[in-house]
Amino acid sequence: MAEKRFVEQITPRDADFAQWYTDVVKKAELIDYTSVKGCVVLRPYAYAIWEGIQRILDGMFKATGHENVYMPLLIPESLLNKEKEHVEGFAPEVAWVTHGGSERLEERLCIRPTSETLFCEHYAHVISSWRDLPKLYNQWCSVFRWEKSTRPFLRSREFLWQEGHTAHADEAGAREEALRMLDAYAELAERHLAMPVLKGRKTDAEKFAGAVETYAIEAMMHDGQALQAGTSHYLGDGFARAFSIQYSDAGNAQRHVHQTSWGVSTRLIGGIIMAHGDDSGLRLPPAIAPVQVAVIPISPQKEGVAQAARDLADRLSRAGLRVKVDESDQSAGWKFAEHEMRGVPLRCEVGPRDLEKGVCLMVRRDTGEKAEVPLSGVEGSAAGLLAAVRDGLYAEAKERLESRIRDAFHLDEMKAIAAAQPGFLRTMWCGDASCEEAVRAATGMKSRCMPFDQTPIGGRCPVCSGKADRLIYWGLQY
RNA sequence: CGAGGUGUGGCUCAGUCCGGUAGAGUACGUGGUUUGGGACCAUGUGGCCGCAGGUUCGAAUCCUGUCACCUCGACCA
Repeated sequence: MAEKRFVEQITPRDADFAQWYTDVVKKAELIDYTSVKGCVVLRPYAYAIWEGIQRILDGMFKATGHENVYMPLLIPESLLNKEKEHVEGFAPEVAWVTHGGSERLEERLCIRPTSETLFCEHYAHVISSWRDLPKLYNQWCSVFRWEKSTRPFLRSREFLWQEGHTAHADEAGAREEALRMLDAYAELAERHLAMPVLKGRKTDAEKFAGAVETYAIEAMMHDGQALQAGTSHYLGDGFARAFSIQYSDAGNAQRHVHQTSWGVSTRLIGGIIMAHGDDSGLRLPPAIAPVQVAVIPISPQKEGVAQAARDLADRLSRAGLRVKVDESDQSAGWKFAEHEMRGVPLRCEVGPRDLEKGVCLMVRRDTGEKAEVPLSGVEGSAAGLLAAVRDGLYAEAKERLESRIRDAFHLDEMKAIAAAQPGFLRTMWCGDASCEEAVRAATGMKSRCMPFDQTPIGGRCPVCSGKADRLIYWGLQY
């Protein structure tokens, strides 16, 4: 394995994780701050990563029969107020439009914090028969929440996301949909983003405002803190009753629909940074890397080198890879560091020595491993190495996730472990909200999820010592 | 939102205590030599000192407010 170097402008990750994160976000040219708190510029490189995520997810949505739509930005207060739990959950963080020009509005309008109410109003208009169901809609948009403390990608006031909203004839159909989309998110995270996740159900305290069930995927960052990377909700028929979304079934009886909603946001980019990044900067999973292979001509002024690099890049492009030839007049070493900082998964060096031998030098971003590969089969070699980078990133993250899951049986033990090294704590739980709150008060950890794999570890509730029939994960969260 | 810290060319910072011509490194432009892990020589450009008020003959420096970022808490995707 090659010697690891770190970029001096980046704070070492283990010295100060928060500062390291900020350094990477800025040096890799992902964002720029603006004069409005919590509103950042997504620069071309960050937006390209988001486009990569969109491309994958949108394909999954279309493959499962979903259609894209667009809802308005503004929601009248009366509409937001229709579902009681929902409005109570979001009211503290909505921004209001109160004036049109200089005139005060009769009714103030909120900037969408999420669009359940808009979808519901529309569904009430367009659903009348069982033949209209299911309705499987998604929208790509931004939403706005007046957050108090903000961090790029992890918690901003305005952020980009997708929100799926579906209406089904019955509970079974809706519940199945909520779990199907959770699985889609898990596949995105694990396979494409190389980010292993825990899948499970949220407690009542952590549920989405207005949901019957909230499911989530939870990822583990490099500092041991948890990141909720995606959520999917079974909404029951509560919204349908509040908004009168009814249809006639095959026997001509009036029924309310059952609904779901689900979303992932640009927070995923924060997750990618914190799950995979190292002291040299980003390490991007190949599936969403804007540039998968950086081709670097060595001694480009020497006969044939520059042209060979261009030809090589052409061949890789034609093979379907995203390739960039760096023909800038920087030194080779500078280019190496630059592309490492930006997380390019594979570097391809082409110099006079290589050309004599009919090879090029491939260097993996995840391990730094170098391999000479023959130019004749370079397309296959590059594709294979990219797959290896994805697998390498995944294995590393998986190992960390698993090593950071610890079992505990008493509150004191939870406190001690949480203070020593953050991670996921796995315990049994009686199901009582007061015990959940006691854990938070004592350790700072919130419940993350009750995993679908409920193989019990035994014991009683770590707080009240009562009978505990379920397994639950706890963790510090972003 | 509470406590603490930091804002000075694009970036990292010195100068602030004790008011008196805005500095360094790096980056950037130009010419040249270089290029297998952040090259070198020469010569240039670039600063409303975060922003807004105030004190003063005079403010980067003192006072007030405000905004942004960092840390620790409280609240949340």
